Amino acid sequence: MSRNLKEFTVLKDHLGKHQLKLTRQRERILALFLKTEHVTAEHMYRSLSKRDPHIGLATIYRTLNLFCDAGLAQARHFGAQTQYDNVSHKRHHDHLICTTCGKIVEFENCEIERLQEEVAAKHGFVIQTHKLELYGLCSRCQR
Amino acid sequence: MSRNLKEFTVLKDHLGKHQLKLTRQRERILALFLKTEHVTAEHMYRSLSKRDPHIGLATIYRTLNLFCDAGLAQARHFGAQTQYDNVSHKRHHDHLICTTCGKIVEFENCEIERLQEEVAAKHGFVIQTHKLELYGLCSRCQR
DNA sequence: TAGTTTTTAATACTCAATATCAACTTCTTG
DNA sequence: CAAGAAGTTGATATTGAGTATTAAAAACTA
Repeated sequence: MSRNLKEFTVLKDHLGKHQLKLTRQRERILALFLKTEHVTAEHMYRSLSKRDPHIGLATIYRTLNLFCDAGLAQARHFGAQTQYDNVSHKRHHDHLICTTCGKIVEFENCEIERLQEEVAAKHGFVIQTHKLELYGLCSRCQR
Repeated sequence: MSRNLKEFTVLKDHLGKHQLKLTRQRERILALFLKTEHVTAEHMYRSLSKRDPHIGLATIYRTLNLFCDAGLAQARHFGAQTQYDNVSHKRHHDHLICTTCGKIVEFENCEIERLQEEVAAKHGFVIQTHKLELYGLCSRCQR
C-alpha cells in the first residue's frame, strides 16, 4: 500500500498524544480519505463496504471526526449532509459550487481574507475560522 | 394587526403567481416571522403554540420554505438546526458568529463581494448567491 | 504473552425535517 | 352567494444523518 507518509505521521502523532490507538480501520479509512476530495461519511461507508464489509458506519463517523481533531480533515455542512475535506496538504481554501451539477472548485484569495479580518476587527471579533461558499453556475451549466 | 404591508404584498404576489392560497396560518406565521431576526422552526412552533394551538409544526416548516421561495426569508444551516432570516427589508448581508455565546452580528462589505465576482469569473462561474460566515470570539467572550 | 485499555460493530436511539392523507379552507366561477 | 375544484392543514408516520450503548475484539505495554 503506497501511502502518503506525511498524513500518516500526522495521524500517529495525534494518536500518540491522546492515548489513542492505531487500528486497521483507521488506516483503511485514512487511505481512502486521502484519495478523495470531498467525502461524505455515507459515501465512504458504501465504498468501504464493498471491499471490507467489517467497517461499521459509526466507525466512519468517529474516525472522520478524529481526523478533524487531528487537523487532517475539515467538516463542512453542505445541505443536510456533512462533507469532509482533506486539508492536511493544502492551505485554507473556500468553495465555488455549481447549483446545477454540483461541481466544486476550490479557491483561495488572500485579499478577501484580509478584508474579513478588517470587518471582524471593526466589530470587536477575533476570527477563529470562516466559511465562504459561492453558489452559481459553472461554465458548462450556463449553456 | 399592524402589519408591514411591503412583506405582505411580496407574499401575496408570490402566492398569486404560483396558484397558492393565502391562509390564516400563513398570515400569522409571517406576522411573527417579521418580528424576529434569526428564527428556528421549532422556536416559532413554541411561540405560536402558546396563542394558537392549532398551528402544526409541519405547517411552520412548509411556510418558512415558502417564504424562502418568495424571497422573504433565507435559510441558513447553523449547527444541526436551520435558521431562517428575514431578508426582505435588507440588502444581502453576511454573518459574524461568536463560537462561545452564539451572538450573531450582520455585516455587508461591497469590496468582498466584488472580489468574489472576480474569483468566480476567473473560474468561469456566474454567481447566484453566496454564504460567508466568520466564526470567532466576540469582544465580551475574548476575556 | 498476559493484562489493561481502547476500539469496533451492531443496534438502538435522537432529533430535525419531510411525506402522507383525511378533513378542512380558500378561491373561483356560474 | 352557493358549490365545486384546488390547495392547505394538522396529526402522525417516516426518513435520514449522526450519536450513544455495550459486549466482544483488537492494540498497546510491561
